Amino acid sequence: MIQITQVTDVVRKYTDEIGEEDVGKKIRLCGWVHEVRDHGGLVFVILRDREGFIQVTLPKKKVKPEVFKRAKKVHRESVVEVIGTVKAEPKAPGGYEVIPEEFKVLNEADAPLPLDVAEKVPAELDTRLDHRFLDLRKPRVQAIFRIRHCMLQSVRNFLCEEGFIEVNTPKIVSTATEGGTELFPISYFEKEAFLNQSPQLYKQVLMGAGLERVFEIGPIFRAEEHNTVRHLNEAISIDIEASFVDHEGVMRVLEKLVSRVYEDVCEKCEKYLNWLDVKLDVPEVPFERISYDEAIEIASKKGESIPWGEDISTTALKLIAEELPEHYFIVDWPTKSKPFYAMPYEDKPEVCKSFDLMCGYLELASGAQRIHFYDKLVERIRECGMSPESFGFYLEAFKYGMPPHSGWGLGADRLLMSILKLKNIREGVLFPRDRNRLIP
RNA sequence: GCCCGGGUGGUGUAGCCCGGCCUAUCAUGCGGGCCUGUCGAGCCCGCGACUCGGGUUCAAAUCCCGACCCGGGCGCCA
Repeated sequence: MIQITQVTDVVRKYTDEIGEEDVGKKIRLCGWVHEVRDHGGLVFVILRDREGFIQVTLPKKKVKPEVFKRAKKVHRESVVEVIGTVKAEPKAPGGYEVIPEEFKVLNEADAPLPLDVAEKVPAELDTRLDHRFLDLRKPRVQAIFRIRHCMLQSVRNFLCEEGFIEVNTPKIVSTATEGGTELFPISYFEKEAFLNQSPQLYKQVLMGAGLERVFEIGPIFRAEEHNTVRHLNEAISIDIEASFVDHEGVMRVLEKLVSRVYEDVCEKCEKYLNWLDVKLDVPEVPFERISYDEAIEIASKKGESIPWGEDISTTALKLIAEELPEHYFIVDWPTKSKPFYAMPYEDKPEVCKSFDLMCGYLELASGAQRIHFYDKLVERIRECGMSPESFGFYLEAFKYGMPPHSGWGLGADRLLMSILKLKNIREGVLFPRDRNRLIP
C-alpha cells in the first residue's frame, strides 16, 4: 500500500499487521484512543484503527515525561499518532504492545461523547443514526460495511464473469414510469421531474440497443410512507436484464449469484463475521421453487387466506416462512398482481412468467420474462389503466427489433440484511433515508 | 396511514400501575484523587436528567388531554 502521508520514515502499520517480525522494531500507528486505563505509574492506551486494536503501554520510568503526561490526559476518541517499539508481551491483549517514544495527539476529541464507542453502554438505533460517524467507529458496525463492500464486489465480479456489462441509467426521470409506487417529485429547471423508482424501463431499452446483458447497481427512490424494519425510501438495487433468456434463465443467474456472494463473504470476511459473531452457511442451488398457488395454499392451511390474484400479505409470508425459512422462489404469479411488462403464459394468460426470490418472509428480488412485442405491451399498459403515450421513449424501443428478454431487481440492502440476519435494514445502510429521517 | 408500546443526566436504565417519604435509582461517562500489568481495571470524592404545552389536585416524573419524537406490528410498496 502507498504510504499517503510521509510524516516520518517510520512505516505505518495497521494494528492487525503487527507480528513476530516487528518485535524490537520501530513502527508508526495512527488511529483513535479507544480506552485509557490509568494505573498511576503505568498507563495503557488502547489504540484502535480500521483493522482492530493494539495496546500502547506507558511505564512512567521508560517513556519520556511529556509523552507520559500527554497519554494520561488524552480523551477517548482523540486522533493519535504513536511511534514506538513493538514488544512481545504475553500480558498484553493479542500478545504484542507498543512502547511509545512519540505520542502525538493529532486532534483532541471533545468529552463527553454523544454515544459510547466502546459499547459498555448500548445506544438505541435512533441515537446511533443521529451520530452515525461515531457509531461507525465501532468495530462491529464497521464490520457490517466491510461485508457490504465484499458483497457488492462479489456481485460485480460474478456478473462480469457472466458477460454482463455494467451500466448507469438516469435517476432523474420525466414521467411517473411504471405506476404502482409513489415517486418523489423534484423540479428540473422549468419542468417537473421525479427521482427514479427503478431502472426497469431503461434496462429494457438497452435490450433494444443490443447490449444483450446489462447490470446496474444504483439507488432507487420510493415515496411510500412505509414504516417497517425492511423498507427504505432510498435503497440500492442490483438490476440485471438479459436478452434471449427466459425467466428461468435469469432465476439461475440470481440463485448462483446469491450463493456466490455467500461463498465470497465466507472466504474473504472471516474476520468481520467473527466481529459480528455471525456464522454463514452457503445456500445450496438450485433454490426451491413454489408456485403462487402453492404459496397461498400453505398460508391458507395456516389460517390466512389470500384471494387468488392478490399480493401475498406479510402475515401470510411469515406463515410460509415457517415451512421455508431460507431461500426459495415463488413463481407463476397472477398477471394482474405484477407490473404490465411481465410476460403472461401463452396458454394461461392470467398467470405470468414472473418470480420473487424470498429469504424466509423477506422479499429479496423480483423479476420476470418481459413482454417484447410492441402491440402486446401497449395492450397491457392500457389494461393496467395507464396511457401508452406517457411511455414514448420506452415503447419506441419495442418497434424496431426488440429481442425476447428477462431480468430482475435485487435489493442490495435486503440481501445484506438477510446475510447478516440484521434486525433492521437501517443497520446495513450508512445514512438511511426513511419516512422520518433526512439527516444525517 | 392505522393499532400497540414508549419519551427520565452525554449514553443506557429504575421509579409511573397504587400522586406526597423523588433533594429521582443503578451502570457507564465526565471532573478530581490514589494506584506499575490492565484487558468491562480497581478504590475514594464530586458533576449531570423527568420531551413540550395545557388540565386535575393542597401536591404531578407518576393521573387526563393535545403536540412533537422514537420503537414494534400491520397497511402501503411490482
